[in-house]
Amino acid sequence: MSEGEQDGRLLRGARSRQTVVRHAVDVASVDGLDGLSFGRLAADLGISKAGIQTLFGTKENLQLAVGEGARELFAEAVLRPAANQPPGLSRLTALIERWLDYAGKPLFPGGCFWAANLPVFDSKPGPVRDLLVRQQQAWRELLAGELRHIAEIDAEITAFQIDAVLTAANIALRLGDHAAADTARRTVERLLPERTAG
Amino acid sequence: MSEGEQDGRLLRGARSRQTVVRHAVDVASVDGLDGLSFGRLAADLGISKAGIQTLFGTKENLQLAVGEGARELFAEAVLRPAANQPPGLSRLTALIERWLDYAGKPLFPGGCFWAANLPVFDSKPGPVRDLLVRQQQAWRELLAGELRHIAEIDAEITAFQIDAVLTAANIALRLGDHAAADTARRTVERLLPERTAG
DNA sequence: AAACTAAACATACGGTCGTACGTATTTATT
DNA sequence: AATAAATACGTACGACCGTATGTTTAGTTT
Repeated sequence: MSEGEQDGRLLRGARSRQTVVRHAVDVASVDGLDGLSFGRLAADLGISKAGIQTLFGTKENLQLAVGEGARELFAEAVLRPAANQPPGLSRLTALIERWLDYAGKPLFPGGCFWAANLPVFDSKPGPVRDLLVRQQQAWRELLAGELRHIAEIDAEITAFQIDAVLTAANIALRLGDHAAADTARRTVERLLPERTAG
Repeated sequence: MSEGEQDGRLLRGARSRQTVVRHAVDVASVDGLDGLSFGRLAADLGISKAGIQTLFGTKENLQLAVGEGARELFAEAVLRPAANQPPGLSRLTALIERWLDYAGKPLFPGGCFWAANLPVFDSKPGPVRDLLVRQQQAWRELLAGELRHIAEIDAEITAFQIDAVLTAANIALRLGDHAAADTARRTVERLLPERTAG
């Protein structure tokens, strides 16, 4: 096989895996990574249960692949658009706005993927929990990194607080509180220094 | 039957129900209300699966009884001790301290019962979700009620913020961040007016 | 052309689940 | 003493679960 080409069998498998993962992320955002099952996914997608098992092997591997898929979708929807902004307050504001969009509009029908699954796995040691924790820490560290560009602020504590407010807003949105996004915005504004012109 | 007496059959059932619920609350704080099952509880307690089914009927009824049991334990551990304090900042501080104790020490081995279950049921309409939502709203309204005794504060927004921080601290504690309680305390202090003497 | 690999499927196994039904057993009512 | 009610248990049923095994098909390598 020459350098730039691909193995068609692996390509086919990767495509199938992606199809399954994309749907499984939606399922897991509502029913949790626990609620996933080979049979359910197979029925939803009209393929065989054994075929899905071939692609992922074990349920834990499926959960890990779904977590990874959610990570990529999250990065695409929240991180990448904000990366255009200059570091500091601008990028931070963009991250928060994109995050509220992400939680509100049903990119995932069950709301924030991490908020739905971390509380379930925080007491269950294993690679799935590790993946969720890594994602959570990376997100908070990203917030803290932007906050360090802003003077007069304790970056770690403020990052903790912003993350807490966003997570609470996600649940409030799930419960039908349409004003939750605005409440979160006003709450976050109080945590940051007065908005400077420009 | 005279007035003050009880039906011994109902008494016996109530005792059995309480035994099952007390253990089921622990299970549900770790594995969620979804993770409950008649068989699992029966094996844990050394009684028959059918006996538990007799006491609760359906799984949903079991979940509702467990939610109600958790509500009582929560009230006993957090609300009642704080009720001794005078309304306002004192009682609010007491509530927060008791809550942090409640989340840290394993009253429930899985941490805060509501934080573990609300994110799972927020997308599943039904009486279980309704119970969890009612508890959540009552807790936030309780915080807001105390905050209204404090001048210069938007009670609703601050209650939202305090609840958000406590919930985030609960998860951080579950993930091994032993400093989370202190972080939460410092965060909450910044939300309140300067501490006055006495 | 032959050997090999990955994907997809059909089938089967033991296990747990929620629920239903029949039957003692204990307690209360009549 | 006879009837009724609530608890407790044993058993059974269909459904789904995760996993294992063997087979067929598509694509690659030698």
